[in-house]
Amino acid sequence: MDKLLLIDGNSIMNRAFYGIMGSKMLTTKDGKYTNAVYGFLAILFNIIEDIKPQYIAVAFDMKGKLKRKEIFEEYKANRHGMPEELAEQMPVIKDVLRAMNIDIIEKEGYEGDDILGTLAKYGEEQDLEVTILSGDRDTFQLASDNITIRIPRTKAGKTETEDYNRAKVLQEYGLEPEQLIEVKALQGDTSDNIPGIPGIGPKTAISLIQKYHTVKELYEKIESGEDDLKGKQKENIVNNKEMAELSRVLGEIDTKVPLEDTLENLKLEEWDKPKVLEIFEELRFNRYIDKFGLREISSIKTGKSREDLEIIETTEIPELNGKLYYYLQLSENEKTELIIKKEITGISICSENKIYYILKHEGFENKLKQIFEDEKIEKYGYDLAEDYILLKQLGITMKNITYDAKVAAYVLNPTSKFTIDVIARDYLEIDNEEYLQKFGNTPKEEQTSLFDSDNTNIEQKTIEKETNCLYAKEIYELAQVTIQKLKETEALELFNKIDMPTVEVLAEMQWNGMYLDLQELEDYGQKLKSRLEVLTQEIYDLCGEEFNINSTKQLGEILFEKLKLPAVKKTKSGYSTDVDVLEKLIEEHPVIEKLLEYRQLMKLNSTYVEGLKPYINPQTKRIHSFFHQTITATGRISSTEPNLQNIPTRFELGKQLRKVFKPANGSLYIDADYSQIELRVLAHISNDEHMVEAFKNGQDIHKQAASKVFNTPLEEVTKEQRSAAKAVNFGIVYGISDFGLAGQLGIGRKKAKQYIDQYLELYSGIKQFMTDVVEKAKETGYVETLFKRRRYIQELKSSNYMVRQFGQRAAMNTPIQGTAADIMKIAMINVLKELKSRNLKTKIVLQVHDEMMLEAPLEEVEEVKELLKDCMESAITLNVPLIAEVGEATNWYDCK
DNA sequence: AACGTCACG
DNA sequence: ACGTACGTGACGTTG
Repeated sequence: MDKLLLIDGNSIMNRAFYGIMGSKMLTTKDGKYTNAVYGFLAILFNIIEDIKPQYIAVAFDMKGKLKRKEIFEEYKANRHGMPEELAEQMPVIKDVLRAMNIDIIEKEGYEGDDILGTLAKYGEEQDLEVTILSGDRDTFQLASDNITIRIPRTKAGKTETEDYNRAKVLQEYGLEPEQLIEVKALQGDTSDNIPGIPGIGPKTAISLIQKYHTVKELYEKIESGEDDLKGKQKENIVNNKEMAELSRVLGEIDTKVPLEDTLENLKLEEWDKPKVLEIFEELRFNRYIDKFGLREISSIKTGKSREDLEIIETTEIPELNGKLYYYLQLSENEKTELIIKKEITGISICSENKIYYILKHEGFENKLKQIFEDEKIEKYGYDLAEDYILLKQLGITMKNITYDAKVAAYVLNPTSKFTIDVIARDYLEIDNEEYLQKFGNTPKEEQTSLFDSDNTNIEQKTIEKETNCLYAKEIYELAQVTIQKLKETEALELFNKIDMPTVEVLAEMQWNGMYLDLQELEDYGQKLKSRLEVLTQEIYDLCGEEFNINSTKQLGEILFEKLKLPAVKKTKSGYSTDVDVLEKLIEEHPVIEKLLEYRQLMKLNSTYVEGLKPYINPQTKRIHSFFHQTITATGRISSTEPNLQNIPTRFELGKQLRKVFKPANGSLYIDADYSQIELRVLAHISNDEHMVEAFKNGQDIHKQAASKVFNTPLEEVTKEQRSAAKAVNFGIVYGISDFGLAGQLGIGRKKAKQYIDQYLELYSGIKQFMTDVVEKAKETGYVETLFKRRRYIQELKSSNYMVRQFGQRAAMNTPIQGTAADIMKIAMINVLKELKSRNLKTKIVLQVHDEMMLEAPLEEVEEVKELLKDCMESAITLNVPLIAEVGEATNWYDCK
């Protein structure tokens, strides 16, 4: 028996769109979303393979007035259009389907369901076995012995499918498929705005139809008095007869849509392969290009496939002509004293269009030293901060760091990803995976030591060689392409003067590390642990049972079910038990304050005592965190393994931890932080007269804001007013919203809005800046810092209100946070430059966004303090003063 | 792997 | 009717 496959285009696109959302937001290179198209095709290929139909069609809803609307104006009135990110993919999937010669069927006035229904019945008449693929359970009414509805079903993250034919519907609902129309007539459908009968939900509707078979019969029985209904329910049913009848019409799928299509049209045909390929390439669906062997056409047509590299295996460094384009070959090494647990096992060098591959050999390190320490040779590579450390571990100090492909790609678009494969795809339009497939097909997961024969070993080595050489070649190519792009976006100076010099600063910081007194850390941890034991017992006693206090689920059950405390806030998966909630409950039960203390101590012990210990290098007794330069959307630095940028300071107990961070013997910490840098930046870029004036006069900026917002003379501003105004200032920097401010201050939303309006009224320059920046961002798609660092904000185009709002706040915040970050980078670069040129021994050890810490030998302290303050304050000249406050101490805690 | 929570600027 | 302040990273629990 031949088979007909019918697909509900809109419903499957919708599913695909939300299905592949968070995990990987696929986009083309100009930022268009492709996730729904990708997912739709995955589902399509799957079901074709499974069912092997001879005939196929995809139905779509069509814009324009629906027939159902003529009957009932309110039909689907509650639907808002699909999100823009999905809507823009609809024409794309249709193009793909056309190229595959799959029939697309749309009919004005009808919905996809009606088309599916009509074709399904038609197919059944033609003796076909029909499968309908839809995400919508409403289509179950179409099921019969020959018509099966297949719906996707997400189960534990995996998508499975379920088939509903007549038997299955009967089993599940105890009703014939057609009777589901009757059920819907009674129950209605909120998502389509079908009214139904008030007070009747799915359960009642099904049991009524099981008893009375149809709506018509139900009312006949009521009229003839043969029903056994009573009370409010009967009243509702009797009073809403018209509604039920209307709903029945609305809910029934029309199986008599006038369609011209014949079976012949629906026949599964050959694809227009070049066309499909063209679209897949545009969408970067390499997986599918591979899967259907479109590759050959691909290479011939586009010429984008890479020629085989000509690799020269040697032990000699080639002629470099002042520029080293290189990629290091690395292997894991678990030696505990290493700061990065890898070693260099070779190097690939691209020079004059040839690739040289040099494996480690006698005298290798000396050769590395010669080229990397040579000031006259410009270094071009990928992730030079890592290379810097790896070379340091061999006693080599890299000089003349000129170009880092990772950093270049970050400057071009900070919200992208920066593996070398992704960068090559984005800027060279080359698929590395495809190229490397030629040299062997052993994806890493499939390798097992059992099969580690000589053959696979040779293959492994070939792949390693080809990969490393490919990367060296691509670094050369990327340098040309990305530098050109940087010029085009006016960001080359930012790259050359700020971000590239920062590479060395951050690598130095990682190399230098922060010393910790392990004994003091242990003592501190011991105090926490013994107090935690007491608290744990007290909490068990107060709750009357033992449970896992760290489990929000268990804690929520104890607090809000067992102890019946009022639940103020919910999360996706249950009760919220965060600090805000607990603080509101503090009067309600004595266990709450114990919990708050427990939480605090638990955090300190697990993250900061136990968490830090493993990172202390046994050789240096220091922590050598990574400082990443290509993570944040705004240009800030981030720190990991461990994060040294979030060591406690707000509460005294946590702050004590800072005492264990100490400079080496005979040194002091010199620590400086910018005062109000973000507000100063805001004053500068908005050029608001009042704020500029306040900073110029050295006024207390929050106090001034309070005086304005509360219309109070400066001298009479109270502490409370000042702190409220401070929150408003913060809000301004974050991209103000009344809701957010209200939440922060614990006041009403109207009040918050009043504060904001008053503030923006008086600081009119800031108001102007906020509107301008958002407007310009909407127009151009990006915002930029004073130094032309760009962030693209796609969210502004979203059809989702919340997403759009977020985009606006990000547009307001990024120039402020980002400019401050740029300034800090400049300051750090200048500090390092000064330290070097004056031959000082002082080391830079930490940066925390607006704070910088140096470790200075006693004899250099005075000079370094001045140097640091100068470098920070003169990093750039704004139209307000830039102030850095400097402190010194024998541990981090005392640097206040 | 995702979520809730909490540490920082 | 909806439901959030901006930018990060780490830990413990749970599915």
